[in-house]
Amino acid sequence: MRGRLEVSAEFISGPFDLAQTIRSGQTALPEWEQIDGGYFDVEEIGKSVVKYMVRQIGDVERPVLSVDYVSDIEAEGLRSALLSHLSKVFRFKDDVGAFYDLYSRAQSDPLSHTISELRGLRLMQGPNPYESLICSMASQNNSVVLWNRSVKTMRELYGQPVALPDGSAHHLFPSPGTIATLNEDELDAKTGMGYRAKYLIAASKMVADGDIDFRELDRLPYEAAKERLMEVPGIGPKVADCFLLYGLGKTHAAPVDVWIHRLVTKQYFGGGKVSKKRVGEFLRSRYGEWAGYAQLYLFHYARRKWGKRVDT
DNA sequence: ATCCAGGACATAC
DNA sequence: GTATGTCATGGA
Repeated sequence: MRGRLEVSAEFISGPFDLAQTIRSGQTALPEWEQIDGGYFDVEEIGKSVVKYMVRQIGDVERPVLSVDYVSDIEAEGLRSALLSHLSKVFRFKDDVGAFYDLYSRAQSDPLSHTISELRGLRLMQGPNPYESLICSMASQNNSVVLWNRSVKTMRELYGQPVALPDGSAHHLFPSPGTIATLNEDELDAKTGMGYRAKYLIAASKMVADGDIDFRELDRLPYEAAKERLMEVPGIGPKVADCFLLYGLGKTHAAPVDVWIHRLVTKQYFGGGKVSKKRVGEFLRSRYGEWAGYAQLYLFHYARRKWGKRVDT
């Protein structure tokens, strides 16, 4: 089954920059593959496996997305299911314009400088919470390039293979039960996960056994969900926040990594000593429901200004 | 070769 | 509560 659908500007709240968004290294899922001007992903949507290729044909201010898709089976209602899938993954309903209105005008707010440079950058939400958890854990003390590669290798080695009608072959993300049975040394040797391999296996066991329940975490308030996540070996405050933000879409979460810590210390606290914990609390209280967006913008601004580019 | 990468953990104080 | 060393791997 093949088709094309167009997501009109009316359906997307505020500016949208597809390329910048997909290539921004958010820890919900590895970066999508790029083919001639578009990006594609393969996911289980309902009962079918769907490969969908997304292109931006409108500009950043009036975004229009063109989506070509192929699915393995003829499924009723696939178009609407795909549309709601895209709406979740790209967070079409986030009123980014309102975020800009709130923080782009006051020059005194460091956020204003980031918005003019990163306009159209948006949060994504991973379609598969387990995958998002693995990605967040794999990113600790690792580079974007390396954790992306390791997770993709993990998918290709251990994920269920699927063949699409367009002749292409792909792998779904592996199940928790599959990863739970792996040997640490093997997982490390084959994916380069390093010491994180044992954490990934232990967490996968917890997911498979129901000791980590994504639906329950989603229901819990932010603080309680974060505390529970941090009981899992290998999950500290930063990874927990990454998962809550990019995996569950809790936009109050503001992951504090080395870049955010540096930038906030410098721009908001005049260079004085501030703990990472306080930086997180500061961002949440200052930006509230926009804390996740503030973090995303500050992070990319900091890396462009002081560090390596992630968009080259 | 040494340092770093979207940190977590144990241990020390 | 904060400070320090350690943890695998690959890239610069």
